[in-house]
Amino acid sequence: MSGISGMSGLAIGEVAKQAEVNVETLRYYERRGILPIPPRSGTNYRCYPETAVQQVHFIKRTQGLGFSLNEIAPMLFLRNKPKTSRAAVKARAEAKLAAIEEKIERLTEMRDALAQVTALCDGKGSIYGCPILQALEGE
Amino acid sequence: MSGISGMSGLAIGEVAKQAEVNVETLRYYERRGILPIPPRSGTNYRCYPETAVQQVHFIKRTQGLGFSLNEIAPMLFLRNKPKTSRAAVKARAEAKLAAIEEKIERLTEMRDALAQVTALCDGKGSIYGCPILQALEGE
DNA sequence: CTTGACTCCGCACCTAGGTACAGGGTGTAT
DNA sequence: ATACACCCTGTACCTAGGTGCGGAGTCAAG
Repeated sequence: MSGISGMSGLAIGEVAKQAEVNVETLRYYERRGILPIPPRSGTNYRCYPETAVQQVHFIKRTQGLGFSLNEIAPMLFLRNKPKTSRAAVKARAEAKLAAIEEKIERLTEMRDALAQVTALCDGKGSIYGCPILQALEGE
Repeated sequence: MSGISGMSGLAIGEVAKQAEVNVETLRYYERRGILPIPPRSGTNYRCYPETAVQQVHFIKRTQGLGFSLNEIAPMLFLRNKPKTSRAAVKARAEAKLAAIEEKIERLTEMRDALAQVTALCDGKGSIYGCPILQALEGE
């Protein structure tokens, strides 16, 4: 059985399996306040509602879009506050989008600088006078 | 005075100031094997050669190109091995270049996915039925 | 009734790159 | 001679996102 004796709901292992995460990860999310605290059985087992699996999927997918757990926590919280507007959600998404674009830009700069340095060297000869190392050493 | 009593060379604070890093960072680099171990004065003070400042600059600049300290250590080591070829240096730089490009690509994918999700929402109305959240919840 | 799988809690550990003390010794200027 | 800045060591702490372990309790099947 996947349930918990004398109680409806999913055991932590079951949630972990369905959501494809480690059991420890679920407990970690709970500590971090990312997952709502589930009720407990008479023997103190966590008793998750079916929706928990969806929530973990939400977290993982949102993480996959570059959000940190600290950013995800308030988004989950938002979901349960009926007064929240869609504009608030959209604003967060757009802010993150901008952050990702900035990250891309910084990496692109890095790439260009590194490509420039790499192009200096024909790959022949000893390390003395290697133009790559000289470029890294110089001002 | 910036020197160390009765000995030539720079004190750690002087190196830190010139290289614009924290004193602790220099000791940390030493522990990590990133900086060569400097000789000590009679009173056990580290006595850096002038080149130390250049080396820290090298580290910082290389870090700025996306290399981790673990990647930088062997590059510094390489510099002192005359038999090393420029090809070896160039190969490392090119491998890193490829890694950076892959990172950019992954971020670009993330950006596109997030942009797509964000575009679903006109930012009007309550959070119920918010298309962004739905997209994150759904399969 | 025992065995094996599952759960609980708390704490330690991991990578990466440092930062911050505490408690001592040293160097120099006044 | 005394104050103040600097140096030493060792250890703990920080962010981020977890993983792993030990000892104890629980559950279901045989």
